[in-house]
Amino acid sequence: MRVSAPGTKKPARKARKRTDEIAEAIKRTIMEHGLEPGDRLPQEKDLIAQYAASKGTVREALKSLEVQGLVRIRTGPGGGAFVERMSEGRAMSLLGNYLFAKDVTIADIYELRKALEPLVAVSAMDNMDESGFRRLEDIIAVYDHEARDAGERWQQRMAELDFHTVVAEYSDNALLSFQCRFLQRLLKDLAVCRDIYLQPQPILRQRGIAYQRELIKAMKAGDVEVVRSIISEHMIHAEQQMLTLEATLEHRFIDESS
Amino acid sequence: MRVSAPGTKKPARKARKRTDEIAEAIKRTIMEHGLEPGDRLPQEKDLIAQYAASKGTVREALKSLEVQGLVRIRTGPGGGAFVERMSEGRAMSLLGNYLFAKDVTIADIYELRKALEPLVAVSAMDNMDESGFRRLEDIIAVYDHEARDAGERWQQRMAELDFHTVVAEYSDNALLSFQCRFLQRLLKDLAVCRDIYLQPQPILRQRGIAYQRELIKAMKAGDVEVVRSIISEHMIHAEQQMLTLEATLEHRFIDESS
DNA sequence: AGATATTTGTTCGTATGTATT
DNA sequence: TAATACATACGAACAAATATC
Repeated sequence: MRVSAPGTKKPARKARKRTDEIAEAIKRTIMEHGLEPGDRLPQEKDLIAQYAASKGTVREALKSLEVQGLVRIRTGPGGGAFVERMSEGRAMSLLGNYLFAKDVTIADIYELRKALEPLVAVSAMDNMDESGFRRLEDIIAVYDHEARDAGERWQQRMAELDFHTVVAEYSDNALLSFQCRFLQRLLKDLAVCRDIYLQPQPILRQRGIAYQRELIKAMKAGDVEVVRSIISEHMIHAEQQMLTLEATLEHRFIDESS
Repeated sequence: MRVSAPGTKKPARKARKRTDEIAEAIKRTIMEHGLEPGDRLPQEKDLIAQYAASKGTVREALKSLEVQGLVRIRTGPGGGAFVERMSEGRAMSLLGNYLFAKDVTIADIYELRKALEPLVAVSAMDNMDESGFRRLEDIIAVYDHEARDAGERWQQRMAELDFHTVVAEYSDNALLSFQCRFLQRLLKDLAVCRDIYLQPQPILRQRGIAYQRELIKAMKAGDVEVVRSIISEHMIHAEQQMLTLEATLEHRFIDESS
């Protein structure tokens, strides 16, 4: 089952600019011919001939498709435009652009995480294998001990998020998995979170590690309900921590500025 | 609180192509100067001078930013590149491009909807006003009666999704609201869903309408738990319907082809 | 490894289209 | 309506990258 071709709107809206017309046209041919990643598009000079446009115009059209993650352009003999799948990184980056101005709060993110992380963990359970569990253990090892400096402390916070990223990777619900990993990335990128993570305050690592070890055990045992409840509790706990530290930060800021 | 500037990666990665360098540079100036939508960027000729690049190169850079939803370009006197916020439509379209090849199933979508729609309804409750409720009633009116033909049946299915879109609009959790509306859009765009919606089979409208009227009543009463449980049940019911009809479709397909 | 051919990437000059006044 | 200021489009020449021999 596939999402409908993004260019398949019924009333083919007027793209007054030649560049956009050509970009749409190329996109349509990709969709209609069901071209797969790696498949080759006509070369620049052929597109110029085909659409009776100038080099610059065609290049702008290709640039548009490139940014949309639909094609990739290579130089050299045998080069040209090739159909490409948008990378997850680009998808998250573009979505980040959209959310940039939207004032997303920590509470907003955790409202979603509390709902979704239990789901993704459960859906990942069935697909977890030995190497998956090993990856999780390796990540736990990063924050298995007290951090010596701010740099290591930050690394540990990142690793704690990576733990959940790995779990999400094993879900076969692409939508759910993407969403969870995006939320994790948001936590890494949010300016306020950075400040929180850098605070010297100990974040009760032990408790987090305990949750995660229990989680691994429950996943291995295939105990759905336990997995769900562990993650739920873990998320509630993590949110409280973040919000508390955030409040502390604001307090300090007020104290200092007064 | 803001999502970190998307271009704020620490190791400013090498953008070997001049076009990409310039696009990154412009993006950085937008972010660093905290430019707001409507603010003006240097004109083409100034950018050409500033980056010592040709017209074509600068234009490709601007095209890239335009596709990313960061700028908008206007011709004519006083024209040029202006800072812009990515529209929700573009964000969804780009995300759709990413998901295009990912084999998203109806079950995947409803796994998320079952978790998120109750949340978004509850978070929308506080912000609902008279005009909001009126919008909901107007939508219900669209499928208040038996459809006369396939076209109207289709309109009704779309309106049923619109109902939830309006609810989501009233949530102040931008992340949650966007996610719910995206899932609704996905249901509108999925090829399989289109087939399902077009089936002459009655979809038990009455039951759906009953849910939604109860929901409005509960929202007006401010009864969080009731709102939550109504939506939960409604989602479970809707999913079952969709999956049943999907199975029916596949069955018919098998019958016909045998 | 180096030379070469192929294809994209960049530049410049010019002409056309479009919105403002 | 006309003049102006800007983006949009064209075409030819040259530079850079890269696969092939």
